[in-house]
Amino acid sequence: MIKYYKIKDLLKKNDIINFINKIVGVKGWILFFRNNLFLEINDGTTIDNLQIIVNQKFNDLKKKFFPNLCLKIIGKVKYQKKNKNNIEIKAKFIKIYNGYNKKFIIKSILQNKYHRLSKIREQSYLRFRKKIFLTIFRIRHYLFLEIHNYLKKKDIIYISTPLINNNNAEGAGETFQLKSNEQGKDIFNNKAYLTVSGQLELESAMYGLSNVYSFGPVFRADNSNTDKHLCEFWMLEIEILFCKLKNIIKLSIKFIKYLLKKVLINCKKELNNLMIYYNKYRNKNINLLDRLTVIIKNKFIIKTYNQIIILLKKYKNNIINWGDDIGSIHEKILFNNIFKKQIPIIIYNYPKKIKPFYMKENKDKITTKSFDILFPFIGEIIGGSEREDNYQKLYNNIKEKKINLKNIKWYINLRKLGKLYHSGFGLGFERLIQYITGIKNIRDVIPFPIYPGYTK
RNA sequence: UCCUCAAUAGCUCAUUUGGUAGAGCAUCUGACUGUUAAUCAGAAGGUAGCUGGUUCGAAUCCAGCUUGAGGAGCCA
Repeated sequence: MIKYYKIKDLLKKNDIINFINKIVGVKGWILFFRNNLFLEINDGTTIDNLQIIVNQKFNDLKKKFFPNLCLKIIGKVKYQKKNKNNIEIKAKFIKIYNGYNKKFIIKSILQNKYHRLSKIREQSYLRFRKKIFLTIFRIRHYLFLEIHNYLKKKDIIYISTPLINNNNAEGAGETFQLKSNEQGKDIFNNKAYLTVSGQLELESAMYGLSNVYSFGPVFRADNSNTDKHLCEFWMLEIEILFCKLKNIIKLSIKFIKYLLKKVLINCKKELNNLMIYYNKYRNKNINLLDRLTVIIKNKFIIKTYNQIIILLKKYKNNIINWGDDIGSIHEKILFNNIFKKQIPIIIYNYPKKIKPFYMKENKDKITTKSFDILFPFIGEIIGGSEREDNYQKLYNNIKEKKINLKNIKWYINLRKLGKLYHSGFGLGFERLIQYITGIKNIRDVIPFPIYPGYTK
């Protein structure tokens, strides 16, 4: 009985000895066929390829070989010092999986050629076979698991918050409104939207469970056509009871450093592969390992909004006014001209008028206990705050911002449980992946990107 | 959504002011048992994004549309 192996398992350095001279089976698709002898195959379980030796016995079959043809191969494992994986398989039996359309494959993005990422996006349903996406989605998967791991260690409880709700008033961009069915009939007896954030619901869970998080897709109907925005993206949100601004900032720094450290240690092969890609095809030297190390090893820059405004005005007087939001031009100046360091900048105590209603105000009554973490090259990755715990102040904010009270009455009612100070933040998952992988467009770090006009 | 730029073979790109469309790789045919995106010889491949206009003549100039890239705004 032939045992079939995943390529990942066959290439495990420590296990090679156990495989030598054994007959094994593998299933995968062709990447290269060279010198009428060497077949390189992959099965998606690793970014490394396995080399198969195909001798004259298969001369008729070889004529059919082309990249992306799927094969079943049975053969003898041989030790080969010259090969970078140190093993190869001498084929004894080869079966082609039929039903393929060669013309379709070689005219698609699966053709063995360099394609721009924007070109690949035109046929994004095929891109999971491209090595670069094999790499990106492995890192994404790894990061996803590590987020849950870290929060489990910290005893923070996972809460799934609803994807459909009736509050569009959170102040986080435009919402998608739902029709209950094709006829436009409404079974909710109220307007329903795709959620822009799970935070409000998460806070109600926090009042019972103390430390909670939610991690899932959120939806924004903004018509923003940039490389840093999606209509559907993943957000991690954390709410911690009895936690002041200072401590939520500390937690977010620790969290980020933990994640990047884990990726640096455990995704080295993937990161190296990405660097080779940039070097070979883009003529760019992006050192992803340094990028991560710099964040892990350095203290983040931390300044108040007021301090940042003074620094910006000192750099160029009319570039910003107190009360303005910090835009991408300002971010670039901060990183390149003012601090001259590519390490994250934390800005806290933003003015009340540019932040949402739920953020707790400072004693000066014009700023809030809020913070953002800006990453070099990417911009805002985390936004958070201490939450307003005073019922009356929350009520006033809602009136001031002209938000419909009816649908979020339940939210301010939570404050009737007592003035319990608490804080939280949201992390843009895709943006973090962008920083780690160096991928320029956010549409290339999510498996199925949804953005304005994507249905075309 | 606004501003700027671009769209030529399956892919990456040439085509110097308007005058019959070019290369490398991929493909096809052949050669090749130690290659690492193998190499060598030959062949085929195009209504220049779409629609209209100017002109004897448009890939090239003009207008509109579509798509993409860069930047801005909104934000994560």
